[in-house]
Amino acid sequence: MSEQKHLYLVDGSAYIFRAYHRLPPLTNIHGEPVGAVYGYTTMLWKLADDLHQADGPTHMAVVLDKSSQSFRNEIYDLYKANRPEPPEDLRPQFPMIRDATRAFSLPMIEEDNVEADDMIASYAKAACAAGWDVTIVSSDKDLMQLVEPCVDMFDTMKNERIRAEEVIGKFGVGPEKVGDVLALMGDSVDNVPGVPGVGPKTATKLIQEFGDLESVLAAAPDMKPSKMRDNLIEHADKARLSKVLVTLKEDCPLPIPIEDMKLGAIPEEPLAAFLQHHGFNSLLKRIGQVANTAAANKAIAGNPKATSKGDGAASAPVAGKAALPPAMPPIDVNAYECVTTVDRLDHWISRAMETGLVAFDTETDSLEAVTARLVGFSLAVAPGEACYVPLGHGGTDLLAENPEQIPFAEALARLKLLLVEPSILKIGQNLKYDISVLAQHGLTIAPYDDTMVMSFALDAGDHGHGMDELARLHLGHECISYKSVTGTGKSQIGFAEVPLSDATKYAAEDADVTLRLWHHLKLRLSPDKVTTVYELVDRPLVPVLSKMECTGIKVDRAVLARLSGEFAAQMESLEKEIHELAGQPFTIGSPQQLGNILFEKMGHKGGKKGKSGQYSTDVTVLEDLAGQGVEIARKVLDWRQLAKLKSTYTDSLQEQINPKTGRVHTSYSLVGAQTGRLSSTDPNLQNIPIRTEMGRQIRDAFVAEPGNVILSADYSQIELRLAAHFADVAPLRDAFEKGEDIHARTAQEMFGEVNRDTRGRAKTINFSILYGISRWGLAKRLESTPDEAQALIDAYFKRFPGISNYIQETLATVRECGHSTTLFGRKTWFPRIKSANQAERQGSERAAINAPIQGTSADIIKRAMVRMGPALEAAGLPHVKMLLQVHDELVFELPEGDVAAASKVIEAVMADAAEPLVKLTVPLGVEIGTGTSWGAAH
DNA sequence: GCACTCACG
DNA sequence: GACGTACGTGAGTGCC
Repeated sequence: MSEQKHLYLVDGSAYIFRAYHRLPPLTNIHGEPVGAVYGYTTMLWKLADDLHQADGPTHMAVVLDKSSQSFRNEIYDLYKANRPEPPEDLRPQFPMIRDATRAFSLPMIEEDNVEADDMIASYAKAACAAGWDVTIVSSDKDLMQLVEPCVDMFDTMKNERIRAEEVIGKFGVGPEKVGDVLALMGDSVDNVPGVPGVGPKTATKLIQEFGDLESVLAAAPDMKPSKMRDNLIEHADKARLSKVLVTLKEDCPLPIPIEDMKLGAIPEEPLAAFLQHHGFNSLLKRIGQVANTAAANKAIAGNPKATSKGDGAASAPVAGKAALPPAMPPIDVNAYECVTTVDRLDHWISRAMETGLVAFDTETDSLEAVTARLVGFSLAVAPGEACYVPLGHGGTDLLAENPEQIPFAEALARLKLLLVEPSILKIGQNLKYDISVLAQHGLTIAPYDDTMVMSFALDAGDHGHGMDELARLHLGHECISYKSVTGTGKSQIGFAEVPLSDATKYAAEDADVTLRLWHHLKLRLSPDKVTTVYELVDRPLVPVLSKMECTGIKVDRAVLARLSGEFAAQMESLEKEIHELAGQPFTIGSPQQLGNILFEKMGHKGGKKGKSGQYSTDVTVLEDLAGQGVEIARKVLDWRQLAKLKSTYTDSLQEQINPKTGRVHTSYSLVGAQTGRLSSTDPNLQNIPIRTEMGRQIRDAFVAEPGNVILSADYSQIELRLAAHFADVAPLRDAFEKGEDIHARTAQEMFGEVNRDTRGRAKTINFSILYGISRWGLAKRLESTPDEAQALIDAYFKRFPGISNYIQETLATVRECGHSTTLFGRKTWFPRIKSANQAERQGSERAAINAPIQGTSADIIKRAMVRMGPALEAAGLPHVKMLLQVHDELVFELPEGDVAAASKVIEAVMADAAEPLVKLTVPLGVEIGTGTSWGAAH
């Protein structure tokens, strides 16, 4: 029996607005407004209940607007500009709509840069093309354009089907003309201009008479003179723009294939937990009575675990009690206190003593923590209960008396008590910054939690971890933007100049939001099984990184200045030669101009590329030309290398030397790389040149203080070792065990002999594996053909079947769970792993193959970094300073006399970093070098 | 603000 | 049958 498939697309965003206005202002048992959520929940219930009914859904998904911005704003910046802010008691219901959707275990579509209507259009088209029926659950007039024989709409509130007939009833024209009518009449709510004076009636009449918008506009001059005629002529462009705005995008990439939207029995959990949380008791009672909930199915099957055994103390989590964050009052920025007396500050600190929790945030006048001046701090002791303590507003002299502020030293003394108080948990969003700022005043923080780091442990790969984004996502709250407080551009003021009333709203909101986020995130750590990676890897790294950043690394300006001069001289002479070869002067740094010179003026071969229609002039293209003996190509390559080195390194690095410390202080991000790696910015010290001799010289500028040396310790081939472990490849493990050259061993295994050529090819193949190999990619790198590359891949997998198994198993798990996992339990989410778009999907697959390996490597070196300080301290080496981390390398500065002892400790900590959490089947090799500079230490 | 290019592991 | 093809980053430049 082949069932006609029927996809229901629920227009969630539109529904909640309607439900909000139609339903009474209900609140749940926590006093939160939930009217719209309740309406939405009952609607989903009703829809899901129609499974297997005639014309009921076999597949279902909810489509939501992700943000208020879409590509339409790029076309017309006033689009939806008139939209009033949603009412205060509706806003917190937006994230609950997501909770409700998840509670029903329904797929949820939310895409950036397009509106829900566009996704609905694209899905409707795709399902229709596959021969399915589609029902759009909405009554939005814009969506009526989509109605066709295989697509109808369903208005749940009026319980009414909308087919072509109903569309004609409403618009007087068929669905295919609805866009033209809408374009003429405009839409004041969405700020679609339309033609002034033309409303629904006139628009319909015109389209009925002339057929479509362009015909109406074309016919306008011949109409009898009237205001309408003039308007049609004058505002023709507005009408055309309106047509573009109301036309739905039907070719959006589909993040979830329609087949995956199959509607089955709704699992009892998490639905029951959701209903219970809100106290939707009448619905809760119906679980189990409804044919389509899993509970009912279980009851029929007689599930032995359905009833609790009574004492459950040591048993698995109890169904129906899935943790949900506590109810919180709506955010009210007018309720925050500006603390200007010691008495009031003491009050807040004593409140923190009572609750044992305080969210904390510092305000400064700079993003650079090492030099930032402390301007104030905010505290939140409970949701909605927050304050701001200004310290440095309205003046730059820290010691100056300011009657409106608590004296700096006095406030800091009290803050110190709070921050070190062991019974109070301090919660921050990106606490590394606050720790670094406060370190200037000798303050430390313990114990602590960091909501940004928690979010990363939970949701890496799924979304960003900035506070504004998390607040939007988890709290449905739009934070006051920093820019709205300080202004932008030329007129931007420092936070110290912000009036106290504005500063209080902004700063206290940050603390309040951070506390609320903590309640959401903390609960998820354990059920989501990321406690280990959060508690033992990422969280303890926060103060370690802060210390490294504050320490910085000494950079010898003279070395950089000399290199800058040399590079400039070489560039100048190259530039002359290049212009001569080209026969004209041009900007070598402009790929556009260079492309035109090379491929049009000089007539070299090399095709266009990319959407921009520009010639590609990247290194592969130029190398290719150089190989053919094109002199200018080689010179451009040399010029480019010099330009890069000079601008990115020798010039700008000099500017980054902190005048107070004479050192460069990078900033590490714990959440910068989805795999769990760190990233480094301002400046990026993880990409200092090393591969070419010219670039390498830059490392000579990174030096030790007199009497000290630089020590560099790096893991040798750590990712390949981990691959050998993951895939359990005996010959590779054996080679690592014996300390052999791994690429040579691979060559031996694959080709039966080791020489320069086979070792080189084996090395390329080894790395390809880590990145998710493709025959074309390998062919390109080996300069061979895809067929030959495929033969090598086959040979590799045949010789090392474990690798092939690892790849298949990893992909199967990621497809099933949505995320990859490292040996330490770090997750990376791959929301596009099932994308219907092939390139997108395959990209996710390659990343997913790589993530456990790259991520485990990151976990291991992070563990080493966390243990390094205490280990050195315990060995009586307090003067050894850890300065940099470059993914598989740690850089230290230490007294010359400590080298031997420190090397031992560093080697041991790094080599044993996985223990005892993880037992590897390969040893971790560590190589150590020392010298007066980073360059010399390699 | 985006595309391109290129520095690193 | 065409398409585009290695994983993860950050920064400087030209150009719209």
